[in-house]
Amino acid sequence: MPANTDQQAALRIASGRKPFVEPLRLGERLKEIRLANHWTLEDVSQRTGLARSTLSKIENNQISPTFTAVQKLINGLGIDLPQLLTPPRVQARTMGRRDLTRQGEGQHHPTPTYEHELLSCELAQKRMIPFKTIVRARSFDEFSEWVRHDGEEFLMVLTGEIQLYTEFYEPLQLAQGDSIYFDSDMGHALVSVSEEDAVVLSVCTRGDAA
Amino acid sequence: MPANTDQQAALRIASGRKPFVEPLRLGERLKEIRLANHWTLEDVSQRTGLARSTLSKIENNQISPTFTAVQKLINGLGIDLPQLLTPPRVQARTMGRRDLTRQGEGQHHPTPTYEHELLSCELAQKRMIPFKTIVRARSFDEFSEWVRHDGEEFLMVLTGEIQLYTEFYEPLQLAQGDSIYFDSDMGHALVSVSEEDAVVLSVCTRGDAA
DNA sequence: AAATTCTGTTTCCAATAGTGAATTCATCGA
DNA sequence: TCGATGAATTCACTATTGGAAACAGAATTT
Repeated sequence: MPANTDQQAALRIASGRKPFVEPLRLGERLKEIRLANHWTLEDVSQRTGLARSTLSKIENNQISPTFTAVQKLINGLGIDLPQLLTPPRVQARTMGRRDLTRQGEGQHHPTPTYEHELLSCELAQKRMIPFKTIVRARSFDEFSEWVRHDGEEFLMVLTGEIQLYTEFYEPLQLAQGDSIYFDSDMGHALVSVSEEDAVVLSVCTRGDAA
Repeated sequence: MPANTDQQAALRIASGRKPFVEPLRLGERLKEIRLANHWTLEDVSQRTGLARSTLSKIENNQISPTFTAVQKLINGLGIDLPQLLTPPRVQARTMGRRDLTRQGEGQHHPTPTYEHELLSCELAQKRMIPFKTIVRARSFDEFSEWVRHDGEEFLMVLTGEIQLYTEFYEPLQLAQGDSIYFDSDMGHALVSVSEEDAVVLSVCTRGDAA
């Protein structure tokens, strides 16, 4: 057995991949998706720009679509490629977890500048971290350094008005209902500028392995 | 058009996907991988069973490989498809991006049951998709099927009161300020139960390559 | 029931992907 | 400078895909 075959096998095993070419279930999968959405071949044709006939042939594994065709498919149907390759059903990630947090019932973490209330903290393995924050700080000086953490953050002002200081931009005034999305490894800090303490809702991405 | 198709479309738009077929950077990517492993076209040919000439043309974007060809490729090279599609390593971290959305200034996507307002849609590559939704539906019957999409979702009621139907649980009543986190591939649907249409803020994880 | 419409399949042909051989390109070494 | 040698590209040809139109079956309408 040639050396590179060994390596090939090693790589395959390492990547947890099946040793031979799959029978290309792509057709079945496409049909499944199509039917699940109550689409006709004509509908899909409209969306993707591929001819009805072509789609029929793909579904019946009579042709192997060109990669551009596959692209049109995933674009037009608004699905992701992994989704298209996912073995028909069965995959069943669907654990159907959920975690309810009633108003004010989160986990409170007071600090001099902020008062955080962690939401949905029953759930351990989640990809986002939502929390409500009462912004106590009234001046940027109250922060000894930038707040900074890996990932991205989304934030909406629920009540009051705040000033958002960021490392690379001019301060930004945000009123109730305004929202912002930013890379949270860029230094940032919030300050209330309204009469009362402002309240904001934040959601951070979890700093998992990229 | 079924309700869940709308949301699917909304998510597609939100995820910053370009509306047309990309110029297929697959060639560059393949070459990159090949060179990184010090493989010659002949080597890759051995491993994949594709002709040298074919590989050359793929690398130079002169042809769009058949899907079977792509399969041979990922099998022979022991790589994953997402890996092959990943844009050639550009995403340097800490870019300090940000995207402000003023109250009501998001991208509106009305549907019979929901009226979505996509927030922060200037930013293309982000890991979360935030949007505000006015819940029009008054009865569960208005949904032709479950709304369902990969990933996880966090949701907080901003105004009004809603009932959250989920595939595996009893319906749940959520008042202003209440929030919930759940696996969004579990079927779900929202219904207003207050006088006015309820408004909720949602954040979905991006269904990226698993 | 006949006609019409809608959906999926099949047929045929033009366009294009895949292949082996020939050609060009690049790097050595004498 | 001039072959060698190995690698990538191009060429000529075959096989396959993709699309328009014809076809067949089912569902609706008249």
